[in-house]
Amino acid sequence: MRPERYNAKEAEPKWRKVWNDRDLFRTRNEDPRPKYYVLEMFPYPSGRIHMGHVRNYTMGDVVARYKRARGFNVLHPMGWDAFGMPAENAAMQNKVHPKEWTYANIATMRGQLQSMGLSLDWSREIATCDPSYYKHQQRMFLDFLEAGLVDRKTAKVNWDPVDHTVLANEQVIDGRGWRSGALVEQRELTQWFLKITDFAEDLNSRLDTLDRWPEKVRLMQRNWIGRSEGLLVRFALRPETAPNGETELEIYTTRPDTLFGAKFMAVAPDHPLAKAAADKNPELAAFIEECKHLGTAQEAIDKAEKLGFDTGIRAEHPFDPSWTLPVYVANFILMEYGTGAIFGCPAHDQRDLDFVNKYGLGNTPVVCPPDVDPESFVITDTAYDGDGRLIHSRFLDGMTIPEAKEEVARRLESQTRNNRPVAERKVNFRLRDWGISRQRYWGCPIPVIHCDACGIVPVPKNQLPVTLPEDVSFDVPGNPLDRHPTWKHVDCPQCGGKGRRETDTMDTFVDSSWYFARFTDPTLTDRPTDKAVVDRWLPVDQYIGGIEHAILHLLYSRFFTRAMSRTGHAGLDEPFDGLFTQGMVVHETYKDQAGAWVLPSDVRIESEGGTRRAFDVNTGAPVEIGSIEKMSKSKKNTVDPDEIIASYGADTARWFMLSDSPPERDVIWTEEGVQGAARFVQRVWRLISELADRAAPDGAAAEGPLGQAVRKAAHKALAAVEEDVERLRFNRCVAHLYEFANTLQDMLTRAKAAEELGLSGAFREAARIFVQLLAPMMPHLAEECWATLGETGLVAEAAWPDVERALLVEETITLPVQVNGKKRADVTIARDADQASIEAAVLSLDAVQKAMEGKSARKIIVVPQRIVNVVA
RNA sequence: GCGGACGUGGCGAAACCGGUAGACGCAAGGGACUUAAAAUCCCUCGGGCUAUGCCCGUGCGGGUUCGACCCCCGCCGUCCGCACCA
Repeated sequence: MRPERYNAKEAEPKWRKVWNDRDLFRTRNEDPRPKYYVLEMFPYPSGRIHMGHVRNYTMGDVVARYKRARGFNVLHPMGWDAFGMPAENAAMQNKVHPKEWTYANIATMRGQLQSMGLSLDWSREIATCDPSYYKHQQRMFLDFLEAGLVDRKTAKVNWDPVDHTVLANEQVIDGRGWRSGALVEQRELTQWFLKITDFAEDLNSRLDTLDRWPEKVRLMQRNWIGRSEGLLVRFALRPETAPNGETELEIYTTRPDTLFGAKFMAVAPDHPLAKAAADKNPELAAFIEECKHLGTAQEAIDKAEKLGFDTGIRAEHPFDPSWTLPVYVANFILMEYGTGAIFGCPAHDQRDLDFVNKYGLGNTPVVCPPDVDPESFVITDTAYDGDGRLIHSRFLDGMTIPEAKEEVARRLESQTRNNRPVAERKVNFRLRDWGISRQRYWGCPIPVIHCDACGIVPVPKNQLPVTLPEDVSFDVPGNPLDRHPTWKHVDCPQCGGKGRRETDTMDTFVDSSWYFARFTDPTLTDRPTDKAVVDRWLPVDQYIGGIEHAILHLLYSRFFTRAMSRTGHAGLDEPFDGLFTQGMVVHETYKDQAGAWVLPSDVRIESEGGTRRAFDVNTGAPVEIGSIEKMSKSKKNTVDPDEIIASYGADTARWFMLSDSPPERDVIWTEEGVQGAARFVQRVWRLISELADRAAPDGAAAEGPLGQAVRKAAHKALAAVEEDVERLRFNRCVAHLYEFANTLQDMLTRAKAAEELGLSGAFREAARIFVQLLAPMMPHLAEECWATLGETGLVAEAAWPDVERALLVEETITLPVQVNGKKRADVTIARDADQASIEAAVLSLDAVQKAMEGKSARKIIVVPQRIVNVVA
């Protein structure tokens, strides 16, 4: 006997076991069908999954199941981004080893993901903290080192003087360490870098080819890379003003055309020239010290204020040695960008203008906007950075900006000083090399050894992996690897003398920069990847994840793929063909009378006549309903996926995550919404049960107008869902299925009323299509329905139905009729009616005649299959 | 400051390439069934009016067009990203 209600609690585990027993989602590399690689960003094993995961992984699963039904060999793997600071924090707080903590979390979260019914190939599961994974990462690091893609140089880090540890940017709050509260210092440390800047040009230009990426993400990457074309210019210094006999100052400019508007030079506080001048000038030294201070602690206050200090050094204008420019140290010049030095043209750069107005250096406009009189054009407090022609610029006068840039470059390139050209053209990037050194335990060890005699020696590849020691403690601050009694002491592989292991570990972004490649053949033991296999599976056809990874993760992965290709581990540049960034899951917030946040599960909502009031379920006290915000533990506006799945089932959770909002936008989690989804589950069950009871066996004729209508509805829904899944518009898929269910129900009612049982063949076909459309979104329910309909096999294995296009074409169509642009009537007419017969039909309508008020039609516009507009 | 996105009923939204604005869901109201409730089913649901019809309505003000949520110009507001990038 079939139960009245669908019981998700029983059905869901049952079907998961069937899928599992049949090994349905295991992907074989040798499968000859066309490949489709769908990947969701793998999670950090923080402890439990959250609703954001549910949304992300549901979307990916819909695509995976759909593509599988369409005959693709689908790769849909899952793994764990398992290294990182939270494990060390947990170790400090709870005295639990990071490894133990991480693997326990993985076990919990794997179980949670499995309860969602995701069609994942779990045989390919990887965890980045496993030596079987990071071994290969170390190997690639060494390959990159050999290929010249690794650099070692100094970089500034945030140093916590109390905890004796390096802090990540997010651990610095208002200039203080998040744990110790101590004022953070800037320290220079020698660090490992991956030379991403070697690929800057390519990473930038190839963005244009990523046409299945959101424009927004491409723009963010373009801004991050920050390509600019400019000129390096060496300014001669007046010998009598140079502190240590320096002869020139090299600057970078993108506006060489404004050279005749120059009023000053400026260098960064940490520029060598600034340091040299400061040695002889205590006041300047104090100013530089102040700048460093301002940079961190008081940034908010002094953000806008441009400060400078005249070094007394004088530079000569490259086109006029008698024209000297004062050299300032300025707080808004960055040593990291360009050469750390500029010439200031205040009339055409707002920062420079603010600066000269403060120090009384004046300005001369050299670019005059079109339609403005050059004689009367003056700049006071708004710089002009628009188009125009050159003025007050000697031989440049009258030129356009590009012409002037070219002229200046041409002249200075051919001018020489000390046998070197005074200027050279330079493409500059904001992008800097990727510093991967982290002074932490829970990360991938950098496989090098420091030897006093030999310097830096790579660990021989046959000795990999360099594994993390397990006997470490976190009761004192600092890096446990550094203070481990034995781990770091090794013999130098080269000379056999005493050596020390590198105690820095890699940035966890390295781990996630190639996991998508490892998934293609994760059991390989002797090398990271099989190039042929990687090249067959990559690029990922559809990558889905959060917008928060728009820049770093995606850019690093694009770089890493190039580096892997250069070292023979892959043969392509772009790892992700299609990218989709999904929105967040947000929820109302609740506060009790004392102002403390209250969990949604502790809140009962009562609504009466449109007003909603909230109460604490335990105390009955009123609770204030606050704004809708991103789910976060701190605001307690979270909903636990486990609880939702336990009370409603995974399908309901999945369905709700797909409905309502477009996937790229935020979705509001509401109790009412989930209940709506749960109601639909039961409605589907009743509808399919009834259809199963009444539908004739397969192949029965679909006769009569109602039967035809049922078939049309089914194929219309099929075509619509197909189109929208392809474009990841899941909310519309949901709407189509609701609509289809409504139509089927309505037609069933009509069939029952007319006792038209002869059309049951059409209903059977429609029911089957309905279940297949449902299957990617609510896979368990669909399986149960499939079995109920008496279908053999699993819907998860069934081939996607073909749309019968002929059914989508109506013989007659109803067109809206407008008179002077306002809708006045409808006309039903043969689909292929010609212009003349449409016009005649339209003009014969009473409503049209009335609206025309006795005037004659001047023009009748017929948009085929769309609309008719009569212009009277 | 720079760059970008968005603005449609009580709410989430839909509307194809410029062609019937509000599909679908939620909430709400009314009714049926029930001793009652839940569940289910049926109806209403942008606003207004002199209601079988007409007028207004997609943030605001203009424009182009036979026709504008959609294109153009100018505002207002919200959100996001980057932030002294020479």
